[in-house]
Amino acid sequence: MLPSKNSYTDIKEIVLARIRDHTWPPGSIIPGEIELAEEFGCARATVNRAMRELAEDGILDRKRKAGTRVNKSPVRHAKFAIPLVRIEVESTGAAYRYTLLNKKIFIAPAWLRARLSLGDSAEVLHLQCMHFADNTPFQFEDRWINIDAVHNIENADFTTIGPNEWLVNEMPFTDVEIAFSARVADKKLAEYLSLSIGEPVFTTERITWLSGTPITFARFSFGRGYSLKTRF
Amino acid sequence: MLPSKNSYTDIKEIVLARIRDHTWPPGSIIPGEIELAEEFGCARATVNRAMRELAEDGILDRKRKAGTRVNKSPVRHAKFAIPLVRIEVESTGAAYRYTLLNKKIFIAPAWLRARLSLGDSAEVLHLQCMHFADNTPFQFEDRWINIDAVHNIENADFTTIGPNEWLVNEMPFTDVEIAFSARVADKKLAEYLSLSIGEPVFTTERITWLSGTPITFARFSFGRGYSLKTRF
DNA sequence: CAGTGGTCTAGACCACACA
DNA sequence: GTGTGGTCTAGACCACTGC
Repeated sequence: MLPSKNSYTDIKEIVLARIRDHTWPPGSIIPGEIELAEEFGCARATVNRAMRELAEDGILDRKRKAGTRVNKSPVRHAKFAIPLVRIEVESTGAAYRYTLLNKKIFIAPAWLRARLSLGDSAEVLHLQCMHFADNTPFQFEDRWINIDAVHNIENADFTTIGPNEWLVNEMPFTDVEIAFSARVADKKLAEYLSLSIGEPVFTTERITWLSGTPITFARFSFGRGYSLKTRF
Repeated sequence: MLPSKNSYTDIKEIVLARIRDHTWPPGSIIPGEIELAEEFGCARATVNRAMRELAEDGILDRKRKAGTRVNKSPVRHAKFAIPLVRIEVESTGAAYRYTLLNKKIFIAPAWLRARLSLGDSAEVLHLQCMHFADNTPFQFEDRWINIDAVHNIENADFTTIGPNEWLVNEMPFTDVEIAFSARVADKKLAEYLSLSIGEPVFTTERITWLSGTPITFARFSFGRGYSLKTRF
């Protein structure tokens, strides 16, 4: 039994070290919680927390009855903070400014109905707006909101507060899908973001649901040179 | 005391509901763990786990002595899986193929020294390689490895196994910085990825350290139409 | 069915940060 | 100092799942 290695962080370190030095090679099964608790001289709950967190990080794969294995494909998980645009801009020290460009109710186009699994006659509120940092274009927001799912939407005017910020405060959600990609600036986008046509644009798309009901689809196009960073 | 709401997931749901209906508005302090444990009729450890996970998700902000507050800026954290390219390609059902294009040792150029905090005469191994999915270009990898930090690097030949995969298996690391952006395809990149010059390219850059020592800088440029997705 | 991880409890001590 | 969250323990029961 190892002495005085009883914190869950210590156990994580030991386990990681054993994986790195191939004591427990990728794909291999590692001892059960009771056995490890005895070896480390701690309670099973402590081992459990260490192993659970390593599993969350994608290092281990745990299954009841089958035991705990070292993950073969070392999938790392990167965590990105997705803040409000306003917060993001203000955190750089720049002044934030918001402008509503368009606001209109439509019957959802086919591509959107497909994306959100909407019915044929579903109505959506389409919004386009700009977010500026010190008066330089920071982000263009293209948003569709499923009107049936957000019933007091008619009372929101979106002239002073962006749809993202409004929705975050008014509308709960349970599921989010995010996609990152690189797209080309078309004529409109180039105009809005002060780019040349054909320039690359970092784009994120987001769909949110409330327990199965689609709420909104949004595409965010960022100005020149934007990059999304994280560290862990 | 609420009856039969004693699992940590139940508690998370209740807390989220109270935040959504503004029982506990953003920025407000919420009751301590002992009080909540009494209210929910469960142990403090159970409340603790619920609150800890909500704090990890960025919903709550916890401080010893100061208590637990509802986070003002609703920063959501998106978790992205960063798998090996090979796994990523194979998971789509395509056949994976790898090619080494260049391999040469240099004195680190100034921009790289700045990025990795290297000394003036630091040597780096520069590698360029391609990853294919069913013989269509999937990813171009441009990598610099700090030779001093990876001492058995001379024995690796990288003709059959990519540097990413080799490093993951041989070299532990403690810190990673990842950045996503959209870049323009220059002549070489267009050639490698079968693109036109000027096309947008989804790019990720990664720097890894082992307890303060820089290991490697890598830039990954993805083929047309690639997008990184996550759901939570 | 049986073994493994998943969770909960009641109690305890500790560490940090605010007064 | 003192109150809050952070962690650990010893024990218990449950739930999933592979055999």
